[in-house]
Amino acid sequence: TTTEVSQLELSAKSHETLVGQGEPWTMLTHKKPRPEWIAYNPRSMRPPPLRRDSEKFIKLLSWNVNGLRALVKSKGFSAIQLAQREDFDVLCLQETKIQDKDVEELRELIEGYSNSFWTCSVSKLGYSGTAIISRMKPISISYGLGVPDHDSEGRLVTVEFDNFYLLCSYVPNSGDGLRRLNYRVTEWDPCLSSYMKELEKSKPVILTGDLNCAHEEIDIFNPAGNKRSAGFTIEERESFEKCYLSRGFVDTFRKQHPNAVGYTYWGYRHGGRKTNKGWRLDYFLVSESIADKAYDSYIVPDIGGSDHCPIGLVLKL
Amino acid sequence: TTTEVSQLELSAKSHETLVGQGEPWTMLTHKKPRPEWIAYNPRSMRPPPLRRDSEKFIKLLSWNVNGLRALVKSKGFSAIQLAQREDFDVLCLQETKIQDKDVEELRELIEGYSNSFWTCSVSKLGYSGTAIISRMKPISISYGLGVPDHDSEGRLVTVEFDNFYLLCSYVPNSGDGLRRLNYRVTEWDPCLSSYMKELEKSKPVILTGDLNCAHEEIDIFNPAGNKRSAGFTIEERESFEKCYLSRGFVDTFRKQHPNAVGYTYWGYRHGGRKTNKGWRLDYFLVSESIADKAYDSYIVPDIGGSDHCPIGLVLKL
DNA sequence: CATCTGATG
DNA sequence: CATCAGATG
Repeated sequence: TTTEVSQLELSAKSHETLVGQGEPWTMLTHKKPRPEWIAYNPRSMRPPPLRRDSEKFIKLLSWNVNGLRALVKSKGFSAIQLAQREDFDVLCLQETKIQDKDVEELRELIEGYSNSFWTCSVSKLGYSGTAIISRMKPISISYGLGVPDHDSEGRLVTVEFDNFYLLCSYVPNSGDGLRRLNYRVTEWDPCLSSYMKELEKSKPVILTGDLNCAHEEIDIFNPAGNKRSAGFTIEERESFEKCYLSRGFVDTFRKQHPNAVGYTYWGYRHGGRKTNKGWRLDYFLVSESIADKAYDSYIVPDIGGSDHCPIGLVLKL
Repeated sequence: TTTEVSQLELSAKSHETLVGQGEPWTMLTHKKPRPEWIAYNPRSMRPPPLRRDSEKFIKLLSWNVNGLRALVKSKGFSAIQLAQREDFDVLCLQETKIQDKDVEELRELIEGYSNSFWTCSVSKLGYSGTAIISRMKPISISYGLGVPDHDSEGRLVTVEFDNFYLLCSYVPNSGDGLRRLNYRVTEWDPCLSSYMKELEKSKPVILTGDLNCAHEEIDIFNPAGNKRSAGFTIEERESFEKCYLSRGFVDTFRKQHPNAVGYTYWGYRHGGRKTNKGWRLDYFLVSESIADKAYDSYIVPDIGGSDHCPIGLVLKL
């Protein structure tokens, strides 16, 4: 697979700087590290791969692509390469930033994944947008929260599979000046949480995506300096706990790696990827009832082309 | 000078396609060529260079740069290389698209040209904008036409030298749907023309810049197809004649080369530069009284980085 | 320091 | 098919 990795790296122009410069995400750069904290290194910290021919499992991938057009056009992104390398069953995308009119030309993004479900912002064009791209045909699909007030920005797609609901969400960013903090913690988080609890009555739920919150100090490079930054305010962190964790949804990465510093986002602004000054903003949150089926919750930090990297979850069924 | 040409070409990324592919501007691609028309080829159709040590002359250059920031930043434009190659005394720029606040950092664009005069659009930021950059200190400088209605878009700089006034102008484009055609032919052209005639009372006048009009059929690749395109409407062509030519200003390039097809603009939209599907939109118009001093009016088609190329005028004094 | 739109050419 | 701005992250 080394060859495939290289191809993927080379095809993502903005990732060029990483090639041949080591693996910055293995550096523990945290500003106030506790002694037990270690850097998350997917090369050494992932369990052995499962085998399609002998084990029943499902592989989910989630990625905030920060603009799917740019990824495909200028960065020569090949979803086929990503599929070959990661061999996922389902790919969840956030911040596609496409419009409804662009969906058709992107629907067949990856050969072999003929089931794709897209939702775009209609209120602000070229903003937000989520998608689920799947090998398997789902039992049902739904878009948004069912609350018109929260459904004009294309922030949620839900598909129902045999054993669980899968939600792909791009949680509203609180924005510069935290102007949308209130909306996010008083409206979006509670509403999504209720929706999940409602679905959970019939089946386990998996929420994935860019939840736009670094939960704890371990989840952000510079906690002290970001106490009033969107994504690390106390309001967002408490909302994250109250709405999701305390209502029985398990952060699979943190459960598997209680002491691992693993980021999924590095701001473009200060070249944070090279120095591993990042945030963990992307998650898989799963119903307690299937938390023990999470065989491997992982981060794929060596894929460029976005300010976020993909995350994965292998469910052993 | 061959080496310098290559350096310049290589430093302008968008020009890469031309390197090593011959010289498309020497192709006579005109859709309805007359038998006497020939392609303008600066390699064979320019008189021998004058020598600074034995002859008194002045060299003017004019270039619509289509965004000076982009030229300098992304395309690695080096004005020093341009100066070394062309050895001009004065450089006139149009469509700088900079703002007043950016002028200071660009003022010293070229070493040795310490006199620079900039005017920017204040009504629409990042739009239009002209500049004159000079070795010699002018006697006086003025900005605009002196008519507030026409002076908010940074379309004119005038400098006074010993023997002439030099005007650098970016004439308003008539726009899609010709929505600004009326303004351009009933307001701008007559007003600029009157201004020139007024100046001419005291000294000969030279107008250069992007005059946004292909005067005759010879000045555009596809005359038939552009009868209602901004820059080749009959209204603009008649206005060009009436306001400038019939009032005694001489198109120096056309005087020197009555039958040469030489373009100064090739739209990005259909890759017109590679196929020499262009327009002649950039001019030196000079008062009749100094028309015989125009030693060489030329086009510099092998300089990239903009949809226009520079033009030059050597005045033998 | 990126993405996007929309205006402009 | 380019430039730019401004919004957004």
